[in-house]
Amino acid sequence: MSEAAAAERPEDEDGGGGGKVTMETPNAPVYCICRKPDINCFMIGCDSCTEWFHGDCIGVSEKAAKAIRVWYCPSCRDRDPSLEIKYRLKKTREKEEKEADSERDDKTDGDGSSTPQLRADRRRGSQIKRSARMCGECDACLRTEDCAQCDFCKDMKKFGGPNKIRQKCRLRQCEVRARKMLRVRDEELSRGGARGRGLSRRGAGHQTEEEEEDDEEGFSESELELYEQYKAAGYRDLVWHSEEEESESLRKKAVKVKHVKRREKKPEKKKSVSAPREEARPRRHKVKQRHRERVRHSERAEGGAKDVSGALRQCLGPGCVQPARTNSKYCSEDCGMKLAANRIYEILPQRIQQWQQSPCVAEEMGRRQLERIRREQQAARLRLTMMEKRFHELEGIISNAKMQQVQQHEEVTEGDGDDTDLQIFCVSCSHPVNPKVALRHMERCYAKYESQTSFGSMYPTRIEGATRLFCDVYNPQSKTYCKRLQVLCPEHSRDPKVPADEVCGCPLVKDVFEPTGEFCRVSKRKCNKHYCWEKLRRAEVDLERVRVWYKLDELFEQERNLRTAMTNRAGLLALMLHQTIQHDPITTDLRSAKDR
DNA sequence: AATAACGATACA
DNA sequence: TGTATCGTTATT
Repeated sequence: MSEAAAAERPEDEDGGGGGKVTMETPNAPVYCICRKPDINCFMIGCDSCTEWFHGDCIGVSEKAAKAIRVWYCPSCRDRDPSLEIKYRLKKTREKEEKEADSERDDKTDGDGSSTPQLRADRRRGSQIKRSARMCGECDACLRTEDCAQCDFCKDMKKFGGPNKIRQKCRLRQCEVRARKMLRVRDEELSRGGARGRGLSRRGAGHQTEEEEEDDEEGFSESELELYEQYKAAGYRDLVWHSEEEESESLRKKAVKVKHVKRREKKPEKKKSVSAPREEARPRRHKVKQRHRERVRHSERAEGGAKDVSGALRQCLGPGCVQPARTNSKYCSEDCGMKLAANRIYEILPQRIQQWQQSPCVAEEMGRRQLERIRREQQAARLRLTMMEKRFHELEGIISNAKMQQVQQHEEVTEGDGDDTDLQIFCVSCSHPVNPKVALRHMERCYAKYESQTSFGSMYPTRIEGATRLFCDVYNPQSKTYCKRLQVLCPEHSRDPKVPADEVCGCPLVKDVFEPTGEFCRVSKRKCNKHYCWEKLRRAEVDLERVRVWYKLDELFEQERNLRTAMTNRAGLLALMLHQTIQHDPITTDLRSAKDR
């Protein structure tokens, strides 16, 4: 029997069976004893003449019809009294009859003889029903198979979709009653070889059934083929590929979970219609959903081996049929590793190929940087050796100078020449001092203040092959090592006491820079002109040495970073995580011409 | 207005 | 209990 569902279409209130003169679809076929079109009310079909009847016209309510298995219209029964209306048996019957009774009471349609009836539409296959959205007669309604290609099909679970749209296959959307937007879309027709004629015309505007000349086949050849393939192979093989297998199954699961969740919510919702939860709903719909999705995801990822329905989850290892361990997607470490390995085997070659398709700009830049760093390192090393040489030279000069003899007269003549009325102020203590002793004073004054502060680091200096650079005296209180130049640290090294007979020994120069080969031969204690000259000259050299070491250190770090970057580039992890996309260089290179 | 999403429900 | 697909609502 083909039972016709009731159709209280919201947009047409006229649900009554009789007296419905309808303006819609003027060319629509007419049915029933009333010879009026189908107006979306409940209809029932005769299993003999196959004609359709309005439930109201022949006094069969929709609910009552449920109990009927075979139904014949009054005229057929008149013609052939042997035709007998048959009812369903079993438990449903009782219930349904009760319902039918109550409905009869409601409708004051007391005629119990016109029991509900149904019919099988033999011409068309008995499954085709009429409903609010199905005329039951058009090609689309007659179609029983999904095309597997339209967006609605792709949304379906059986085609691996997320089941979000939940609409009938576009090719099965009734050409008359389904909402237009759900029917086949024009663009899709012109694409992919789907037949364009009837459908694109249909899209053009208002349609009547007349307009739908029967077009032999709703599917294109390719569609049919695909569908056959799908049926033969089992859609799994057709749609899924090994790499997607996992995500695919997860997607399926997601749907499952969703259903369960909904079901959980249902009773609660029914009980408290105006629960406060409901009020916050509108605007945040999407956000909430996203959130839920995330939660779902994490449930899947971290949750136990059972899915929400309580079933054991299958291990995702390749070919493995064991249940997964709790808190894992796999039954064993081995399966996880196998899947991971498979993934690598599958993805990596492709990524490598992608990678090799274009030259690596970063690599090129890195190489250039590295060259630059090498050059600078070389220069720094050269400078360092030079400074070491200077260092030794200086030590040589100093020891040489020590051997000079003190010359009494020079000391006297020099010391007397200065006038005494001139005064300068100490830079540290700002006391006025005699220029003769100013240098000595300022040096000592500075040392006094300087030694009051510490200048340390947590770590001792470790420079191989370098002598006498940093003071490096450990301060147990602050647990630091002094980082002043050793020769300049008044805090930790006192100027040695000068013996009475020591000569100044400062190399004398002409025009500031030109060494004369002569040495100052004044007694060291009394020479005000070259006070602490060794210290200052040593400091000069040492400071430069330190600078070069710093420079080398910096360059070394740069090199290390660069090398790390270069080694990691296009490594396994990087290739698995990222991919190189070849953009059109003309349209996508946003750098200005000069930057290129 | 079209589209996407989804609760809801009939039915298997 | 799951599937198909409807009508409604949110979003674009």
